[in-house]
Amino acid sequence: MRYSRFFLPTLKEVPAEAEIISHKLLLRAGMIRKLASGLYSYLPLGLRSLRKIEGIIREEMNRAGAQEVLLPLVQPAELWQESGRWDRYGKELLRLKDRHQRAYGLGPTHEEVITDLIRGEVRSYRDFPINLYQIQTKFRDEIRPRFGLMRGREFIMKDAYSFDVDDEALEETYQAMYQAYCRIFERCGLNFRPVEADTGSIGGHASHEFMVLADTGEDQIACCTSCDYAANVELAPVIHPSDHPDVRPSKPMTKVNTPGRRSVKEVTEFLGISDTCLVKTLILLADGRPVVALLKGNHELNDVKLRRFLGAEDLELADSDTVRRITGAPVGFAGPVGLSGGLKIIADQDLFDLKDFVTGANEVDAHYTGVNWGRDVPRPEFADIRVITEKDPCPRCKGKIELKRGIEVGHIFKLGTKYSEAMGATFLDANGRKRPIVMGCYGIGVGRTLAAAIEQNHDENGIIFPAPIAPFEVIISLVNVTDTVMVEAAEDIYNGLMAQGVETLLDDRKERPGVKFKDADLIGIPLRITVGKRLKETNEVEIRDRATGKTILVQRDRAVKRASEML
RNA sequence: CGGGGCGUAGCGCAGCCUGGUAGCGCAUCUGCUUUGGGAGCAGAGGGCCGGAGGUUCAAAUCCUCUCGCCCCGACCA
Repeated sequence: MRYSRFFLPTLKEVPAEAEIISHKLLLRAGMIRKLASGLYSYLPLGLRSLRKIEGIIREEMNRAGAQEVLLPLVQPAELWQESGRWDRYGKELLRLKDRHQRAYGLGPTHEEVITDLIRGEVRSYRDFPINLYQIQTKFRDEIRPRFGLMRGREFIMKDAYSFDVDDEALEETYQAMYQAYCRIFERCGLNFRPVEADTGSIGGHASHEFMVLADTGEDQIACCTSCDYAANVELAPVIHPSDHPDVRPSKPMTKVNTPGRRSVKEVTEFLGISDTCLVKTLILLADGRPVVALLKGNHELNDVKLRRFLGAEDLELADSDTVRRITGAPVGFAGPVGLSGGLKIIADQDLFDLKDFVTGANEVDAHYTGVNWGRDVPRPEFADIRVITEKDPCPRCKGKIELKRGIEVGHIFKLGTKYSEAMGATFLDANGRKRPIVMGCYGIGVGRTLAAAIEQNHDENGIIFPAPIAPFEVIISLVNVTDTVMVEAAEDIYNGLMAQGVETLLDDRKERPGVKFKDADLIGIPLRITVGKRLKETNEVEIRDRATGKTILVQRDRAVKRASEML
């Protein structure tokens, strides 16, 4: 490709809308442009990279025994009503009506469609396993799209769905996909980690996320430094020490005046106590019903754990009116003492051994000190409902836990029979008995993978593409387009590389060398061949490695060979 | 949806408080010079100051409403 004819609008300045590095560089490198919030156009350079990633995904999916299909984006509401998700999926599902007033959803995911397809075609246990995937534009009406390709509303996703006869067979498929995912992200040049994960609204009973490690990641993961345990913090269990300290009360319960002190920090500083002696009281709504969660002042509520414990679909912090109605006090002074008996109260397990603690008094500007279970407050239900910290031991080996941030580029689930049962997708087993198909599903965010790769591979000059996903493998910087000797040499090398199947961009623009070098660095092509003054002096050209900056000089005739070897 | 911020030339911004000729840098176009890390000089073009309403002799500037975008929270690839 000749740069002079290639649609590649690079930006010298950073667009104000971009916050994180991948978003800035995707815009500056002329790979994407925004149409509206969460909606992006892929320009030729960006699309080339996306196609590379898709190519890797296709190879690995096919190798793992999956077959490519392409399913409709527009999906009839009836299918979603069958699975029950028409009501439960929420506003991320964009709903629309056709001219006959029939309701549809714009596919955010395709469990319903694929299950419908399979139930119509498959009858016998002999037909399994089946594993189908597609690479397609999804639409999710995200509450808050952000960070460019990281969280768009319209985005390209690879989604695969597997169908097996039983859990054992699913386990085998699941492992094959797990391995395929590892290979895909390795081949994309990513530093990633598979972690145990929550199943969220997709449902099912086991799941792993593939996290690209990056400070800008939206997820937090807990990794053990000793064993290979790694999990999304949403899931990571906290091990409660099993020793039994003295929990007999040593202080009387006393009401103290705490004018205007609402937050943990304000109250503990005012009373001169540690935040580990304070019990904070959160009022939440679980599927609309109020519940109370109690935690140590230094701990954070893990809403996924609490939601699971309660078996609730939906969990949110209560609004201030609800808090006032339940506690009789404004936000900041809630406590378990004297709350009405009917209210569900769950305390974090770490509070089990706590004595003589401090809590809100359910009245303005007042807290209790010396509060004790049994004597002052009925013992509530205890459960692990907090977020793991780096002070907690590894739940598997008791080793040290490190918290890291990650970008979720892939997510695999064992769905089990959730969809097949709801939608009547069954087969006849060897004994002629009707059984529900056992399913799995497996997603990769293609655009997000590209963004994640840039988050991990860049410097102050721009992107440093891992070669397998680079939009071009080589860029030839022709320093002076008016010098016929240089032009001829550059053309020769260009034709030579193209003949070898090396994807090459020939920078034949009438620009000064500095501009060409800056653009070459910005768009991150792994190898740059500079055809310039050395050609005139010693008949040499330079080959420069974008990642290391290392430059070698080679004779003009050997440039094609050397460059091919270096890729 | 709640909280915060921003809409002025293709991009980055100033001007707004204190109303009175719409400005700067980059980019674009023309000419000359330059040609190994985002050139120099000279000239040119480009704006319903997000939109609607209001106040005023006069609005980018003040007021009201609205739309869009970005950031923080709940969602997820």
